[in-house]
This record gives sequence, C-alpha cells and structure tokens, in this order.
Amino acid sequence: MTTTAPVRRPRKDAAANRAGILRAAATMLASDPSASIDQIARAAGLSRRALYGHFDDRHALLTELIMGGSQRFNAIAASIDDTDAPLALARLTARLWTEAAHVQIAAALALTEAHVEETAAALAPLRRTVAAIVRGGQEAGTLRTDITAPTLARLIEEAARLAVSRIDASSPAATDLAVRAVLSIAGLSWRETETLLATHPDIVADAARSTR
Amino acid sequence: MTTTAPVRRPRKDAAANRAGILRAAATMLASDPSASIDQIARAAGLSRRALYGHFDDRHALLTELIMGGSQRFNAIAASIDDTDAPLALARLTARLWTEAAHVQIAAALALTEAHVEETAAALAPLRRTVAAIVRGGQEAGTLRTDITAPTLARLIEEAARLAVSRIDASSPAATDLAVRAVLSIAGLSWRETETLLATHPDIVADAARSTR
DNA sequence: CTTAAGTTGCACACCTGTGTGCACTTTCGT
DNA sequence: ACGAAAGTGCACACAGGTGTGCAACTTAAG
Repeated sequence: MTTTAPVRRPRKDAAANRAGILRAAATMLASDPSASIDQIARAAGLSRRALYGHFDDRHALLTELIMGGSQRFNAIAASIDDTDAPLALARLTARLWTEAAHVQIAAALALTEAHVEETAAALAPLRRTVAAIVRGGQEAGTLRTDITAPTLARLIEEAARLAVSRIDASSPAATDLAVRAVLSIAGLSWRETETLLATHPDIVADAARSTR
Repeated sequence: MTTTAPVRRPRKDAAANRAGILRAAATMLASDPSASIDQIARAAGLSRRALYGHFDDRHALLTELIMGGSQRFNAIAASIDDTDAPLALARLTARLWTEAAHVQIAAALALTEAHVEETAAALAPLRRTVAAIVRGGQEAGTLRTDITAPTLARLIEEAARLAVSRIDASSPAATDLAVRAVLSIAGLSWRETETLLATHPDIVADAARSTR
C-alpha cells in the first residue's frame, strides 16, 4: 500500500508543505478518521518520512489540526450577536457551515478516541455560546422548554454535527438543510423556520433552494 | 493484554456461550466499534481461541450480529400501522428504542467501514417503511414539504441514529427524548409534539418526564 | 464411566501501522 | 555556485490484531 511510482516529483516550498500536510490530513481524516500517516503524507504529495520532519508524531499532527479548526469555529461563535435565539442559532449554523467549509470541520469533529477530550476542550467557547443562546432563548420564551437547557444544547450540537458530517457536503443547498435541521431540533415548526429564513434572506445567502 | 488469571473457571453450556459471545459483541462494539476479538471473547467469559470455535472469523461474527439486530428492527417497522405520519414516526422511534434496548442497536448502527453496506442492506425494510411514512405524510399534509421526501427520510434516520447512539442510553427519559428529536426533525413544533404525546400516552409509556 | 464436544494456553505466521536511523539526492536561498 | 534545508527510500524495531495448529484439560451427555 505504501508503494508509489518511483518517479521523483519536483518539490515545493518547505513551509508550504507543512500547511499542505494539514490540509491533506483534514480532508483525509474527514472521510476516514483512522487514515494512516502514510495516506496523509501521500495525499499531501510527500513521503511518510518527510511528514515526521514537520510533526513529532501522529498526536502532534492531530492536535495542531484540532487547534486550527477550533479556533476558526470559536471565532465564528464569538461573532454572533443576535438577541433572538432562533435567529442566533440559524446564523451560527450557517456561518459555521460555509466559512470553515466542511474540511477542517469534519476532521475536527469526526476525530476518534484519544482526541475527543482534546477536541471538546478546544471547542469549549463554541459550546459556551450555544449554551448561552439556549438559556436565553428559554427564558425569553423563544425556545422549547420541554427539554432541559443542557440537554437541548447537546442535542443542537449533535444536530449540527449530523448536518455537517452526514450530509453530502458538496451540495449548494447543504447550508440550508443544516440550518433547517438545527432550527427543527430547537423546537420550531417547519413553517416557522420557513418564515424566519424568508425574513432574513442573508442567512442562507443564495444557494439553489431547488435541489433541497 | 491477553493475559488473565490462570484460574480455570467453570464453564457453561456450549450453545449458550455462542449467544453470550453475540451479546458481548453487541455491548462491546457499542462502546468501541473497533473492539478486538480478544476483548469480545473475554467479555463473554471465553478465550479468544474458543470464539473461533463458534465463528469462522471476525466478519462472520459481525454479519450474524447485524442480521440478528436488523431482523428485530425490521419486524418492529412492520408492526407500525398508524395512518397519521407523525404518530407513526413517534411510535416507530419509541418501539425501536425500547424493544431492542440499546444493545444490538448501537452495535449494528455504529459499525464500521466494511460493514456499512451490509448493515444498510439488512435494514432496507426499515428504511422502506420510513420512506413510505414520509411520502404519505407529505401527501396528506401532515409532514413538512420544504425538504424532499428522500432527504427528509434520510434526515429522520440520522436523527434516530443520533438519539440512539449519542445519548446516555441508560436514562429512563431517553425514549422520550428520542421521540421528540425525531418529531422535531419531521417538522413539528415542540408544542405540537407535546400535544401529540399527551394525546397518545401509550407511546412513551411511563418514564420519568422529570429528568428530561 | 466413557466419550466426544468444548475450552484453554501457547506458539507461530502474517499483516498493518508507527517512529527512527542513515545514506543519498534535490532544491531553495544567498 | 555552494551549503544548508528539505525530501526520498530503505531497513529496523516494536506494538497490536488476526487466524490457525496442537496438546492437554474439563465437562455435558449418553
């Protein structure tokens, strides 16, 4: 499996390769969370051996990947300032989806065993934002109260994860779908969601609503 | 890691052990989809070597596990006869959850790579049932129409999977939560769900609605 | 009690993946 | 054009997991 063509390909800038590895790791791990170092290195156009020149070991690579991804995630979470809970959730979902385009995302989310704790810790700010939105929404009466705030927050996170990782990421209508899924879990009826999205067309921007 | 106390424990009936292995495999794989043969055998109170006396190889064990689980699932799906789509979905979710209590379930669902196709095939009847309910619901106007039938069916499946595998299976209120999640994705507002569950108290049976 | 099925440990071959050492080649930067 | 940085192949040691062969032991069943 490690065998490749013996042709010696021209090499690119050094530092750029490091970034390339991270990118490759993100996409590789997105489709197969247990992709081997070799697979990642090859996908980045480098040899396995070279990868070890950039990262001490598997763990180091994964950690850096998680950190990078979660920083972007947390930044997005911090940028949400809507007071209305459903609106805030909709916007948060849409931005997470589009900006950090299903790459770093899926990777950081679909990670396995030894890194779940790490990932969880790194995403704490995002999680806190969601929790705050949920709490506020319940108090304001704009979110369901049949489910405890912590549980609801968790469900919403899972719904988002579901939308992000389980749906054909390439589709243009994917964002729309993700937002609808999250708002549904949040307790809105589909008609209410429809109204909300119609009132705030900027959330889902364009996207062909046909192939939904 | 394979080392155990040299004490020779009394052994039980032969055929019963086979069932024990399947049970152990279900619970083991539920928590760790890539549990080793040794772990499973030990969990069943047998040696790794003995396990191979019951199953040709890993694949054979997994296949039998999947078949068993999906048969029960499909049987439950076939037992649903409600005409109202939301009601049908609610009952289906509740029964799947309770009857095949988070054991065979999570295992069959959380399975990995080489078995996803197999699992998918085995669960085809269940999938067909869901698709039919969705189609019927959309035609009757009792289910959301902002999402295509196939996509909605898929979303619902994923929501159910989410509820089943990502939530503390032990909690008594888990069934309630699972049903609410599915109905939410189906497009109902949380108040509509509340009403539906109140009208049909048999769906979630008892379960402490306090710790929800 | 006897027999055969069921189990057990252990050894072995084989496979995949990880991380490192080493000699050698390529290419960027100056 | 030169030297250091970066990359390549290959070999090795090591760790886990799988599936099999085998001799010896335990126990259910007749």
